[in-house]
Amino acid sequence: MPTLDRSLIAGLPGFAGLPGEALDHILTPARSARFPKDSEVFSQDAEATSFFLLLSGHIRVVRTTPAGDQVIARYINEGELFGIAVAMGRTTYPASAVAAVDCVVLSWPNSAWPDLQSRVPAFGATAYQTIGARLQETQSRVIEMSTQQVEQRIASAVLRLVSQSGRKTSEGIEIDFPITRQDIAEMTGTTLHTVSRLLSSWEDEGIVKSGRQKVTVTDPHTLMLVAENRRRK
Amino acid sequence: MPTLDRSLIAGLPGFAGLPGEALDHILTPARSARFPKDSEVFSQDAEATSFFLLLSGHIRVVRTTPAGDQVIARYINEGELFGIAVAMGRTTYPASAVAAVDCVVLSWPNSAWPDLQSRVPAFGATAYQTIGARLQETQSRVIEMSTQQVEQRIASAVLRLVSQSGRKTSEGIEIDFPITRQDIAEMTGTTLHTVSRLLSSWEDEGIVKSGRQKVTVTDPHTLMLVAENRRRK
DNA sequence: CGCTGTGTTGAATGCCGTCAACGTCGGTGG
DNA sequence: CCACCGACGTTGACGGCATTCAACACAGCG
Repeated sequence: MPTLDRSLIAGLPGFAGLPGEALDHILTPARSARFPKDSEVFSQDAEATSFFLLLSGHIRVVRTTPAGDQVIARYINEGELFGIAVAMGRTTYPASAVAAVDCVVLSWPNSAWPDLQSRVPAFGATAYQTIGARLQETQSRVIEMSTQQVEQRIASAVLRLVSQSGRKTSEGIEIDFPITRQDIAEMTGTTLHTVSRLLSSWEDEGIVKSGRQKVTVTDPHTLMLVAENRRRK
Repeated sequence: MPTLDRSLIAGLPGFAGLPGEALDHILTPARSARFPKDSEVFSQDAEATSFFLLLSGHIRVVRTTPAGDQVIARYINEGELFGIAVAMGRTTYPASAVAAVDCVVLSWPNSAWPDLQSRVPAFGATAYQTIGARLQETQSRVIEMSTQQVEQRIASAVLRLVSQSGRKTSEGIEIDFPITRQDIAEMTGTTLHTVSRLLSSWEDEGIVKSGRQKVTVTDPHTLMLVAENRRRK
């Protein structure tokens, strides 16, 4: 018997519809752990020993260059796999994972991967689809950076964040974890100064409301026009 | 018996060491085809019906935006899998693949994938590793575009091309397929004008020699310094 | 021999990064 | 409670890099 309950994962997109035994197979080698805000789940270039599933919270995946520049590769949302180096045939983690808020995480030792993959093919399929989807997203980001101006890229990034991690409030849709201007800059390949200027001007136009580590989109439609560069100035 | 000979793939990195029967399993559902220069192997957004292995030639993978901008996602080299949408759980091709020179390609119908994957796990593993490696490369490209200037990005791109597809000549190492300034611009997110200017100035400094659809690196070491922004001006 | 694709180069514009200074919030410790 | 301090945010001024616009050169091909 696994020490964890099926209900932890039974409702997740990748696991819905699996028989109870399969869920138990999956959970038996798993452990759960809590990561307080700003703690590292794993570290760039460290030997990959485990892979993970985010049960609750938000995680920031960050790559640091030899020169010390940081780039945010993505945010992980609840229910997503991450740190699946083993599924890519890698032995080290290509980035660091930092808890953006207090998080609860399931982890499996890499040694459990081959057995899991053969006994529960749906699990492997989920992992590979995750990687495939991330390749797509990353390609899209390259295209954005190649073809769009900073304002459009920032608008797209903010829209992506609210659509993936938005929480409805009385004023609009708010990104439901703390995020700084610097964070947004590291997602879009620009500087915190430019992000600050643009958020300020959007606020003047009534498109967003933003405060300390907080962004709320009040007019998603217009922001979408900004992202597509279709807004009359 | 497959209609194709084992020797076609026996020497490739992903297949070396596989027993002959496995190679036959792999080759039985495969077909080979020739694609003349500038022809499309598959088309962006088309329904994915097959996946491919490049036996000889060079293939350019291109994504086009709704606005009509083109970005070169990557070049495929001999021996690499491509168009493996099926392994990512996709039903359409996310980009187009165009023969940069006359090419010979193996193709499998997607319907052969599940059987192949279970009967020859090493084949599946190769595909997944390919996807993983491309995710890494694409991430690196995002980081380059976020943190480096155009000159460094172009230098990196040229170095990558010569290292992956270089042919030694009396003058240096030449990219062994036709490539235009426009192509390099679409790889690096810049304009053909900027690429032309930089190649000209590098030629003045004796780092490269370039002509019509041709680039030869004569001083890889200095070009590497340029890529790292370590060159004294 | 003209046409199309490719490449080169000059000049001007402008986006956005850089530098700088200041403001504000929230936590911490005396 | 209040003073302090570090993290976060804002805004102005300036300048440089790369795009944009333009014109021309050259090669290959029908």
